Amino acid sequence: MSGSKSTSMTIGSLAKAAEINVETIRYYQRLGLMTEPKKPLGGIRRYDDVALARLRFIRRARWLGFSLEEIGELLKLEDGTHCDEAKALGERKLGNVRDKIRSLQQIEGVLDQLVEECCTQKDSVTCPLIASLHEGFETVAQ
Amino acid sequence: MSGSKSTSMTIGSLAKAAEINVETIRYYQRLGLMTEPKKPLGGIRRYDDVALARLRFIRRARWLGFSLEEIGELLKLEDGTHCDEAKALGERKLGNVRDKIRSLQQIEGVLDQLVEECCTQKDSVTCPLIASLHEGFETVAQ
DNA sequence: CTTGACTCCGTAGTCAACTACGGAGGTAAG
DNA sequence: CTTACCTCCGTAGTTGACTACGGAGTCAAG
Ligand SMILES: [Zn+2]
Ligand SMILES: [Zn+2]
Ligand SMILES: [Zn+2]
Ligand SMILES: [Zn+2]
Repeated sequence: MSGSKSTSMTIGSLAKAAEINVETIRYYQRLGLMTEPKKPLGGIRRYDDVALARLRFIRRARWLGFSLEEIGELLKLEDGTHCDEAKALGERKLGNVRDKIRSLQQIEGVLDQLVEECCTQKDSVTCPLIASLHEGFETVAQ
Repeated sequence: MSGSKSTSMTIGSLAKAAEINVETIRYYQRLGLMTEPKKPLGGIRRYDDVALARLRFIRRARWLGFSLEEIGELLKLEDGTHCDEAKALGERKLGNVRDKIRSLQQIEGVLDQLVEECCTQKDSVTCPLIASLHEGFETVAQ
């Protein structure tokens, strides 16, 4: 994982190195997230590990839940002179993520209880899980 | 939160009550997530608060990241005819939810650290948040 | 050289989840 | 009754993030 990739890759090997589809790279180029290296007349474009780093950056940011548009903003902040703006973006995302976690934990509690209660009364006509689904979610979903 | 909504709404007032677009309700009906009440000959359909509860559930579950298909499965638990299947489904969903929570908590940790580190070195040329987006992906996302 | 894999490029398709449109008919306030 | 707004219904458009296709050109092994 430490060997440096050749500093001159075709789009294909770049894609493989970044574990991203070739078409996706071209798509990012169209969006302006990646720059297209100049093409030698009647030749093939070559990519270096700066391009690879950028792709990995995008991949990681996507994983963190940033949209491609937001990633574009982040990449514009790369010069490091807009620390406050970068921080604001990060904080906004962090807020989103925490909201989602809280909600999921609520649901987890309800589902857990439902599964626990299910099939405890073998003879009853109605499944307790299903029965409590009706009120159970009511109490959770505001 | 205890006053009962009128038990007879038009699709428009239902939409307003659920804070969902009318077209979206009709879309859910097409997908089978909502049933269309019978239409009195040459009249207009009426909806009750069961429909409203269902819409609110869908809305919340959507916000939590469940797909409409998954929501369909959750809602099918309501038929109450297959206790074992209900339990299995509940357990599967619970697993999904826990996976999502774990994943989001990982993201939370990374984002939190990034935001924390950001702007700590006022003089440094590069913002640590941006810098760390450049590495470390593999260490967190397997 | 030839062959086969790869690149280039533009356009078009996919997928989920909506969202909009348009025209005919229903409904209720004044 | 009129008028404005609503419902109905089918179809079509949008968004975000890809993914595929097709035909011409390029490169590298044999
Ligand atoms: Zn600035
Ligand atoms: Zn049960
Ligand atoms: Zn069965
Ligand atoms: Zn910073």
